[in-house]
Amino acid sequence: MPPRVRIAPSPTGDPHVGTAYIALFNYVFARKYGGRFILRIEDTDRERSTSSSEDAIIEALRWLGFEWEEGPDVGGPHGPYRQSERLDIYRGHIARLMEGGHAYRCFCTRERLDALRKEQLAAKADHLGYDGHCRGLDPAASAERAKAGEAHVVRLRIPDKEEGTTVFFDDLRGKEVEIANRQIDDQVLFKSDGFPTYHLANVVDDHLMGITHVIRGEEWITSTPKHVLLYRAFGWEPPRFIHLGLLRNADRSKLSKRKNPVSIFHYRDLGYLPETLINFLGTLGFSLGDDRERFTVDEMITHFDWSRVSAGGPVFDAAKLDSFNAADIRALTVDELYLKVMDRVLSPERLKGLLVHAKERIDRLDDVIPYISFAFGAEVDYGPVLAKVRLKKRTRAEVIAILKDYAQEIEKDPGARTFEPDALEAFSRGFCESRGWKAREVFTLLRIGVTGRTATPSLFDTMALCGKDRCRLRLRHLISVLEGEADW
RNA sequence: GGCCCCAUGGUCUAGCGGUUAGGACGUUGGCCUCUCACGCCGAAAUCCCGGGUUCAAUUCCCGGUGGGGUCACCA
Repeated sequence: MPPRVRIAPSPTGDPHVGTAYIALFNYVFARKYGGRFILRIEDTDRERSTSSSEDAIIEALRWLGFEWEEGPDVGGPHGPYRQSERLDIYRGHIARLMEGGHAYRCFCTRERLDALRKEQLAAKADHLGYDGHCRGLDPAASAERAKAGEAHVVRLRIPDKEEGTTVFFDDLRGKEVEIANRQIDDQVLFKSDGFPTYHLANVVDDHLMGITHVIRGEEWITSTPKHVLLYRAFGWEPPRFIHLGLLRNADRSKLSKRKNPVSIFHYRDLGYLPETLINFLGTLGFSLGDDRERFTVDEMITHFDWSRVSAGGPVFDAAKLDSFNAADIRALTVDELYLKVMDRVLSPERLKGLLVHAKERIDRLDDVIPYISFAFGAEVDYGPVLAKVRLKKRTRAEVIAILKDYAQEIEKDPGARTFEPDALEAFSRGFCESRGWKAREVFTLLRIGVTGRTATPSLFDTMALCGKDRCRLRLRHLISVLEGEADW
């Protein structure tokens, strides 16, 4: 039976390189054995999921060259492929679980849960988790309360808590992973907002979509027993499980936005070649078995085997990616390079967007290039303008703090996230006000940080022109430069 | 902290009982050269520790240590 695998990203932000990494191994595995590669959008978090993020994921994955046989955009026989459109399915399944006694309603309030957690923390409890308060509720009575409109969630009833143990086989590690049932929480399967949690939706969908191999990040390994128990409760055969090592920061923690550019768009917009990025990702954890490390996806497919994949989490070494990319650019003919540059860097849309601002400020046509140059390239040189960030009434520490604060907040504000000039301005003015800084002060810092210049088009046009990822990169660079400076 | 996973130079990896432990990035010395880059030649740097098993362990087993993940009405 040919495998069916899926990549199931959550549309809650910029498309992540970790998603690309997991997608790559799923994709290669599917192709190797003539299987199907499926895209499923896991948008059960109503708070954070956005359709723009879903669009971005699809755009990013396509840019990298992935093609899926089934997905929200291409359809397929097991749709819908967007979990928010499968609510009825989950409702039916949760009812089935409750009927079988495998799940129960829980009416505990947030307050009680918070208090419980605090208590467990204070008592230095070995295992934090739900205490089973509602476990013994009479099903009929609980149904009544639910009917009366009382807020509740539905939890999985982990069987045999005292003695039981749940085991699954991990194909990458080539061994069984065993976890005591007492370590497993009575997970919430259905939230009080009427949406399923990951655990329920994921298991139900994987089964209904005929997924044969679940290839995902290692962060899921400890919750796999929950999933196994769910399959069992439904009377289903679980798929095979493969947990890939997590991509790491240089300090070996899980790859994070704070410490690394993680958006796929960052790599696209700064001009990494998609096949190069893929090749680089492929070398993290996989090898052809010889000295070659420059290979295509097709070569990866022909040599692929789980025994060729390592289970440790690799550090994402941007310097090595750079060397790969530089070598691949060198290998291009001038004509090929020209086409890529015109397509990506100097596309008519992008160029015109810049010319709108340049035309008011240049004396000669030839000046256009130096004028718009702020919108290109990675980091900028702050040498000539560094003195300008020495704000009269602020210490260096304050300047660093406000820049970090801004860089962080821009990720959270729904308006700012879009990186549209108007939304950015609204956000930025609000930011200044709430922090008690003059807009003038902050805007100066941002202008310098983003462009290395003191004179640019309107700050928010400038930022939009540079793009979110470039702004983020340069702001972070400025911060690190300042951190290395003496105080003023 | 409990549980789980992982462990070859700084980083990514090859190795699958006997090798001068191979390659790549990075670092570094030199050559090439008007500069830089490329290219070429060279160097430093690794089997986490301790027990076993074995004639022989980087390799197999156990323990320790270290790193990571996870303990949400987020995925």
